[in-house]
This record gives sequence, C-alpha cells and structure tokens, in this order.
Amino acid sequence: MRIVVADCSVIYTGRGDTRLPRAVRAIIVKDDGSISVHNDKSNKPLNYMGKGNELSEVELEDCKLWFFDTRQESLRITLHEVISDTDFLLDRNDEGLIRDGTEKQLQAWLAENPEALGEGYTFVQREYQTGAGAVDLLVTDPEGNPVAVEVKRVAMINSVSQTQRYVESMKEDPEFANTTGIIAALDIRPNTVKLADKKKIRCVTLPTWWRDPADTSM
Amino acid sequence: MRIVVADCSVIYTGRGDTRLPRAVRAIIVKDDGSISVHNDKSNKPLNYMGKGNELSEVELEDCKLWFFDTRQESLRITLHEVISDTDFLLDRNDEGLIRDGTEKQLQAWLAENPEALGEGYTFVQREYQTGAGAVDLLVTDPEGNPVAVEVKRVAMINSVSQTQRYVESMKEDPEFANTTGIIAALDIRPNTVKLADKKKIRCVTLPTWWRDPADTSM
DNA sequence: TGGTGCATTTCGCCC
DNA sequence: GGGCGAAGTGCACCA
Repeated sequence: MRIVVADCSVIYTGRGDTRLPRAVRAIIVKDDGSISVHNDKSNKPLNYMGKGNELSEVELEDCKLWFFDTRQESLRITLHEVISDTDFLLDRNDEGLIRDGTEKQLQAWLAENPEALGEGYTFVQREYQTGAGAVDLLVTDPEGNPVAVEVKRVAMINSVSQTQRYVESMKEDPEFANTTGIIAALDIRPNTVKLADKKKIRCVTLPTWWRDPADTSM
Repeated sequence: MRIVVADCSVIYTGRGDTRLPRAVRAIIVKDDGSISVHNDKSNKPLNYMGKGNELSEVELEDCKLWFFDTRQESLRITLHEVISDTDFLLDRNDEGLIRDGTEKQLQAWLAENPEALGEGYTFVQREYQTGAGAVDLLVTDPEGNPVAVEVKRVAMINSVSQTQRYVESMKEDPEFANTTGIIAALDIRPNTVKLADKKKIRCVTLPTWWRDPADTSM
C-alpha cells in the first residue's frame, strides 16, 4: 500500500463528473490497483477508482500528472507538490471480514422457526423464484394458503412495493391465486406499517434475535 | 491523519457483527474521529466507524487494545504489533467534491426541456409532493393530462414500483384521476422496460446529455 | 431528530 | 458478464 500526501487537484469523468480544487490530501494506491483520494474527514474517499487500473505518470515542469484510465472512466490527479510518499507492506492474503447477523441468517432462522410468523405457519421453501425475482421465504398460513415472506433487518417503505411485486407475480399462476404477503423484520418503520396495511400486507416484527455462535452453516 | 500499520484483529458489534482475524493492516484515524481498517484490496475499508468517536487505549502485556464505542456501536481493535505509526497534516478545510451530471441536474435540464419526453409535453413543477413521496417532475402530456416523471441516471426494476407508487398516490385526488407515469433515464435496463410496459408506464431514454459548464445553478 | 431517496454507491450471488 | 438486491451501506435533504 502506497500513501502519497500531496498538494493536488483531481478531475474524474465516467459514471459522473467531479472536480477537486487544489488542497493537501492523502492518495492511497493499493496492491490491486485501486486508488482513492482522501481528505481528513469521513471514511469515504473523495475520488476513487476500482482495481485493475494502470497508473501513467507524466512529469511536467512545475507538477506531475497521474492518469488512471479505463474504457469507461478517467481519473486525473495533478500533483502540485508531493509532501511524502511511503510504501507499507500489508498481508497479501487477508481474507477479509467474517459477517454475522445478516439478512441471510435471519432468513435461515425464520425458515427453521416459521411459528414466529404466527401459529400454524409452515415453512415451504427459501429463495422461491417468481417472475419478478426471488422471494426470501415461501410459507403457508394456517389455512394452507401460500404466503410470500420478505425478510429484512430494517423494513422501509420500498419493502412494501417489493413484497407486492412478488405477490402479484405469484398470483399469475392459478395454483397460487390466493397468495398473500408478509414483511418480517427486526425493525419496521411506522410509515411502512401504514402503507403495508393499506396494501393488505401483514407486518411481523421479529424478536431481537441472535444466531448460535457454534452454528457455522450461515 | 494518522496511519498505523499493525498486526491486528478486529471485532465490531452494532448494526451487524463482524470479526477480522489477525493480519497486518493499515488503520486510518482521521481528524474528525472517523476510523477505518484497510487491507491491500479495494477502496472500501474492512471495518470502520464514523466521526465523533473517542479512542480509548488499554496497554496489555503483549498487546494494545483500542476501543471506539458509541451508544449503539462498538469497535475493538487488538494491536498485536505496531509496525509503523505516522501522522500526516492535511488541509483542514478541504471543501470536498464538486459534482456534475447528477440526477438533480438531469432533472433540472428536463424541466427546461420537457419536449425530450415527446412533442406537446409541458413542464409544471419539480419535486411535486404526493402522499407517497416527491415525484421528480410533474408535467402534462399533449392532452393536458398530468404525468409523473421519475428521473434516473440508470433505471432498474425497482424504479417501476417507485413510479407506480407516485402515480397511484396522485390518482387518489380526483383532480389527478387520469395521471400516468414516465420513467426518464439515460440508461434503462431491458427488464425494466418490460415491467414498465406491463404496468403502462412509459420509458423514455434520454440522449447522452451534459450540462453547460457555465451554468452553476446546480 | 427521523424519514426518504440518491450514489462515480460497492459488493455478492445467481443466471 | 448482466441482472438484481443487500449493505454495519454513507450522505444530503426535508419535515
């Protein structure tokens, strides 16, 4: 990892267009070719470009130019003055984060504990494919009718349309004509409950839940 | 900006739970208290915490512990061995990015050029408030009927539900009973076009467009 | 302060 | 490689 502290200005063109006026910033160039320009605020870089970029350098009279170009994007850094330039050796094969408490795990737990949706609910399938994408969970209600369950950590207003989209797509199949929808989440926003109610989608707030640390099966 | 390169392991608990096994990584502590842990891949930090955190340090026999705790979250870094620890002085008042080609600008341009939606379209209002959130643009079609326009740089499948939500909400008002919807974007995904078609929402692919560099009005 | 939606979102999974 | 949805998303804007 190379860190260059420099008085620099930046122009990016690609998915959008941005400019950075001249200032002293830190430029981080990583082993995989990713590059990012940081100021002393926030974790997010000001400018950046993904891995696989080749650095071209042009030395001018009073400054240095760095070009990172791909077919689609272009990042140009003007280095007016380099204050420091350091290389750090990090572990090459750092596998990265081990996550826990993800939506996938919540989904798995709910598949094992469908009674959390109410008495008489029965698990049928995870990731059930509809014409409009995969429903997190397919279950049946006490009457045996199919129910599309959208699982979320936090459910917001757009979860309602999402669930509705799945239910509608399933209803097109005569066998699933009386499908209903449920939003199951650890946290459901009040406005979301209101809209879901209007759309006849049931909201189930799940109990704060945690996975058995011994269980590695995701 | 302080950069510590160290053999470290990390535990985070808060919005989710993550662990990082021991490895040599770079830890960046910024002026505003934000902290991030990086490996030598990707621009995204492995672990991080936002501004306003206080670092507590505990020195143990064979390692050092760093705690960053808020009411909701907790980040604990175990420093097994510190390889380097450097301070860099960056500009304090770096104002950050100047953006161009944003959705807001596209919206402003379309407000000025409603004929891009088709002959006879007339601009009415930007950010028109409906019961389900603000529509980017309210226009009228050649027949004088209201049209809710959702502006996107890239329109994907969820833009359809979003537009539909606005249209439905507007239709509740008798005065807007015959409202229709348009998705206007630089890039509309094929599946999105298909679903929009099914939902009677018109798709308009806008020409590649760029703002007048002299125009500073957002 | 909370709700809502954009983002150069990034990232991962599945087809 | 494209489509799609999650993310410890971050962030700005608005009520």
